[in-house]
Amino acid sequence: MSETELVIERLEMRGHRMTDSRRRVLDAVMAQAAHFTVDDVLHSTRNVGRATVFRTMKLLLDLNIVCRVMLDDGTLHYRVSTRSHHHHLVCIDCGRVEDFSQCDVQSLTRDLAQATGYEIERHWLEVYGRCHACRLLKTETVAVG
Amino acid sequence: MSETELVIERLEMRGHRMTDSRRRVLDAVMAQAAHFTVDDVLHSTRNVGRATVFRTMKLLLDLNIVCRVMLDDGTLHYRVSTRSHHHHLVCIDCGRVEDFSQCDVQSLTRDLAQATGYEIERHWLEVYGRCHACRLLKTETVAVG
DNA sequence: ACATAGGATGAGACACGGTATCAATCGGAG
DNA sequence: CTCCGATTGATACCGTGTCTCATCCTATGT
Repeated sequence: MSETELVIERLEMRGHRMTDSRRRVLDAVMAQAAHFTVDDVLHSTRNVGRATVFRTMKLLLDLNIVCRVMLDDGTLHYRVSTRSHHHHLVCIDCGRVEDFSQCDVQSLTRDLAQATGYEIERHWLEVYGRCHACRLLKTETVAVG
Repeated sequence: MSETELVIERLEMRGHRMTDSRRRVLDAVMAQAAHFTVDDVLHSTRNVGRATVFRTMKLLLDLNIVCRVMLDDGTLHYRVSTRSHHHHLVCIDCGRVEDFSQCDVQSLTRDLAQATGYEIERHWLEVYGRCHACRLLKTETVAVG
């Protein structure tokens, strides 16, 4: 059973209907290499309306089949992801994204709750840096130039 | 010397000119109570173009005189802030925002760097919860209803 | 197999936050 | 006071996303 079919099952369990357009969007999303925009999906689907692509992306977000990554420049991109709670480590040079879920924010939130009287529900963390490959490239350039 | 004048000094030190429009935007920003949108500033300034307000906000962001808060609904708001590196604790009921800078993300980023080979530059963390007042309100409502 | 209810679609208008353009204007250094 | 370059405001434009609405299609019950 393909990834797409698994997703279709989950959608059906939620009472959503399976249509040609939805299937096409799903296929396009699953075929995306790294992170992508709705526009990328639009360009790789034929005969699917813009609104439908947006609607389907929203569904996929709700089902945690897809998540949003905030890139260095502040733009939001999408990304296929199965894990529910996780964060992103984004390379500010090549745009590559790693997921990670070990977040010691737990202790931080505990302290925060105590200090502020807030009941903490969730958090959103994005980390920016330079991946190994880009670091190598950079030092090379510096050495040569 | 007022807050606004201090900001003006910082702008001048950076080589920016002081114009009537800028002063009006600055005054409006400094007069904002909590977090606000560019539209809020627009409505509380007279005879200042939309583009100029956006341009000035960008300047203030660069100077860390203002920061951006992502609210629960995903919209970005602005907020006057003097501290440079800090995070936000946002109440999902009343929208109130607390700043905090104790972030033990340091140890997390160290671990991450080691595990992934990334050179980590910065991070962005927003925490969501319910403030003390809103928690009280909620339990009251539950008790009564 | 067929009818049917209501979910889903697509085209296009709209909303919203922000940027680009460009002629006109203004600030401030000399 | 002059002059250059920074700044302005009007406006067009862009990207991302939502709303509307007539039409279509899916799944379900018979």
